[in-house]
Amino acid sequence: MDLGRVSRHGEAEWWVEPYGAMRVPAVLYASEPLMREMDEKVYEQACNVASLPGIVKASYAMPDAHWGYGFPIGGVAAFDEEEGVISAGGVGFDISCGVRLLETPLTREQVEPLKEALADALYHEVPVGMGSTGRVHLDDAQMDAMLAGGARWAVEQGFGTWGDLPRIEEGGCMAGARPEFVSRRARQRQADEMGTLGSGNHYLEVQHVAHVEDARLAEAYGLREGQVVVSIHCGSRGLGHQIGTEYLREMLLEAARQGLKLPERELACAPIRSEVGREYLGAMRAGINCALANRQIITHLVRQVFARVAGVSELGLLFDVSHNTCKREEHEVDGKRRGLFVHRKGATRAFGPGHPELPPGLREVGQPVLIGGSMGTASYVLAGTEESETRAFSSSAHGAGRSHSRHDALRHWRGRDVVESLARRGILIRSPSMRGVAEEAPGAYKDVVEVVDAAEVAGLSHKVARLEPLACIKG
DNA sequence: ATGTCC
Repeated sequence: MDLGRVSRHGEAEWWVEPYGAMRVPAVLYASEPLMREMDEKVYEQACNVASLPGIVKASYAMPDAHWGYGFPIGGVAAFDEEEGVISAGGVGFDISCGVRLLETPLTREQVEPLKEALADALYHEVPVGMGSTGRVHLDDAQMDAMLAGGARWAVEQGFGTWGDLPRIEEGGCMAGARPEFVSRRARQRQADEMGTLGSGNHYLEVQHVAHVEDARLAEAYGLREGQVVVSIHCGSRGLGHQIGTEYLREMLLEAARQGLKLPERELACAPIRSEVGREYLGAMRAGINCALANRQIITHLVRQVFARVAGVSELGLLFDVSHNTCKREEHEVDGKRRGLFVHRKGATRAFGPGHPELPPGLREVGQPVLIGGSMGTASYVLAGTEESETRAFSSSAHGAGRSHSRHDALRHWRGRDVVESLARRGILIRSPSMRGVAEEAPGAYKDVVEVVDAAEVAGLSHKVARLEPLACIKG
């Protein structure tokens, strides 16, 4: 990106003052090297978002931002609940794609001899890859219950424990879901896909805590150096995608009816108070519950594998964050509390200490912010801080962020080579798709350390621990 | 992200 187009407002904060149709500034959080590398498309898309009706304060991009559909991935935008809009492209197609972190009582030394067996068993038990189906099959009534209940429904069905629920955003159940606005086709696509990982950047990874960055917070989170943890990254599979596709079309029609001027059709949106807006909100919330239930079922499968292979089943849930959402939240804007609909697309909510929505045990210290690295590289646990509330409506980065397109990655890397080079470093990869592995080559992503450092310097969240991979099940 | 174009 040409830094001549932005003005610097801090070590890791860059502004585009409103011009043309922009109603508010665009604010990009990144270090100077990340800014130089960042796609010009992020600049354009963040500015486009800034022109949408009812946007409040600014259109934001996180340090891992890259080119997305309409909104950048790594984009945050909040809209006034009376005059604002909601956008399917602003949430993303994989509704509530997210990450959860499970903590085992095992050390790296204990797991090393079991690594192959764990990788094989996880790969066998957790369905992965495009179009994969699982052992859970839902009829229409069960689908309604799942879409309304989320992870709470999954626990009722015997997946995981009641103690998991407070460690999930929304207590594991997104309120206001309206299953009746989820189409027959979306339901059909999901009927056999519960408890499956999917493909693309989704993964299930066995990791160890390589370094504690903040001893007090690590202790509060139950993390210690050498400990083995498990990360689960997946979303709402076919259902979320179908909801996104259908409502995008509806929003194009609605925007035309309302006479909204869109910078491009990918920014299709509808007034939050319109019928289409309310229906999407209900369907999207049902999509959130689908993703929460999905991660809850996979958690159960992971615990079963660990019980069988390693003799331990007490894998506590640190936290579950969603990356692709639009949520009604109250934030202070110019000294006033306002109800806002906050779109986070490839961005993590990062509530600081004292936030009433955090459960006991986390409320005192701030919310865990889980940042998944690329395959074979580090992941990070960070924490929301008091400062986070003053940055992008309490948001942070969500991952390393792509630096090369999938197409580009296929020309640069071969899946088999990637698997072999990681194996030489002791990192096991299990995947049905060598093409997928090539697309996900570590080199196709930004350096997660740079992203996390930028998040810290920008005041988005605070580093707690670095995780390094041992084995990765890749979709 | 996605039954990788109903």
